Amino acid sequence: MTLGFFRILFTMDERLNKVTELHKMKINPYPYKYERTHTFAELRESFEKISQTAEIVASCGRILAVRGHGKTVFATLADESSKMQVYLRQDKLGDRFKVFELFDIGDFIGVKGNVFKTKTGEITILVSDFTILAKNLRPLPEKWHGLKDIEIRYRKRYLDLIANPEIREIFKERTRLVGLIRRFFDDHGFVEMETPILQPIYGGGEANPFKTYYNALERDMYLRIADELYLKRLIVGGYEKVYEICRDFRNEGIDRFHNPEFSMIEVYQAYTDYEGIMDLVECFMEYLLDNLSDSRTMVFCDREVEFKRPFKRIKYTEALNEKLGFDILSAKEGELDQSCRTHGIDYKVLSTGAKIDKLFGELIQKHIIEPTFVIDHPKVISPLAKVHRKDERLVERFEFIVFGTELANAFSELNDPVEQRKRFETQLAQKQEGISEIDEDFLEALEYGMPPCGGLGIGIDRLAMIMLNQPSIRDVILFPQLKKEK
RNA sequence: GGGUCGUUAGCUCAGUUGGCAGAGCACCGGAUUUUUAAUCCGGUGGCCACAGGUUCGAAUCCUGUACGACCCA
Repeated sequence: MTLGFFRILFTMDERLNKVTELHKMKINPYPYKYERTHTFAELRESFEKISQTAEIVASCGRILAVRGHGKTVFATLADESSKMQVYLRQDKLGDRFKVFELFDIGDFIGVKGNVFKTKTGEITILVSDFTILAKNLRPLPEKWHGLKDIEIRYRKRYLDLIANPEIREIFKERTRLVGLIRRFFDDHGFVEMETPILQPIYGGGEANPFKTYYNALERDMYLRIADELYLKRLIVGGYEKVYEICRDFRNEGIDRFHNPEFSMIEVYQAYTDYEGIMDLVECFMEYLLDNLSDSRTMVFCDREVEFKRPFKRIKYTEALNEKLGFDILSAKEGELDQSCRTHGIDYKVLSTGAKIDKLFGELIQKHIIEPTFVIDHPKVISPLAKVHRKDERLVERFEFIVFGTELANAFSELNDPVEQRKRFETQLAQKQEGISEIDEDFLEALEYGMPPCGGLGIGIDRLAMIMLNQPSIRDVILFPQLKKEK
């Protein structure tokens, strides 16, 4: 980092000198606003009309390239919408022409002039007036190869966005996706709610929390790992269809599929069960594909799948039993340990449930490519789900899996407060992740009565990864967490 | 946590068997009135990620550390 320091200082020195020159000429290098008549995209769209009426346009953007020819200059500008060539002539601008020498690649400028086509056919602004809008002091990444260093791209995302405009599109697509998600649930009669991010007791998932301290209340607080327990309180309160698009925080490792802060949508609907939620997820996926894609197929990491209702359903325990050759529900601890050993899973620190889920991930989930509902999980790994109506060792739960990745998780929600207390106690006794103390207020809410309810959680970052065909979660999160530099 | 790979100029990258540190773009100076990766002439810029070691001599070989990527856990 210190290597190029003096080089940068030299460039900055040159440019700071230009700032001084501008000040001497009574030109503010950082003025307050610019009245734009057209974006560059608008100029392209309405070129015929504008060039016929000889209208003077005012546009602005960042200088990306400068091609000087003595008494003329061509420059390429970029705004958010597009690029545009501008053409400056000394015979048109007179003394002001030399002011452009104080401008550099990376500066924001405003230009006024007529729009015309050069002899090579490029739409160009013939500049009659120009002004600095913000002076750049540091050299931009290289114009042709862009910025490739993935570490700089993540650490200094603004440079990535400047140098690689296609990256800007990915994040706009992500925003469009989130908008569609919101619209889908709004259109289906759900109400968007906001529940606490800072929680005195965390819960609703299996994860370690980030802990903080609230001075005024003199107590520890946690950043939420899920908002399940709060949205269920709203169902108790009488809402029947609610959702929240939420940022959750899990104090765990970072990899291709995990960022410690991530986005979820959680959805709760009264008077339905997990079958009803499966229907909802099928509709939801079709809606997204119909609005984001040309077909109901999806390509991710060179594999293509088709989304066709009804999605495939496989039973969690049946699939796992078949692979393992024994019944996990009646298996002895030793059998599970042996299987973990066989498949390279470090089982020593894991609870029974965690062992089962690791085995499932390794033997089943990662091989599921087609859109699939894995249903009816063991009770031991699902403390918030209702017991299966036909088998008390199971719960009514599904995970929606595509390309080996869990996109959604849903239950017939447990609403029996006595049963829920037992599950929490078991969870605590087994020292499972996701609970440090029993949330008495939540249990009290259930004691007032929560109607039958289906609940759903969808990982928005992973959904974005898959829908936008990006190989890493960092490619759909603007500022992913990285270790400290140095 | 383990394994593999990477880190050389602001950016993108070369660097042969261990023998003076290179190119393109950017930057600086000059020329240039339709260029568009403009062109032409000249120039500045590097503690080769960091710390040790081997060697007459290390960007290059060895060990460790940091950061990153991928794979595994």
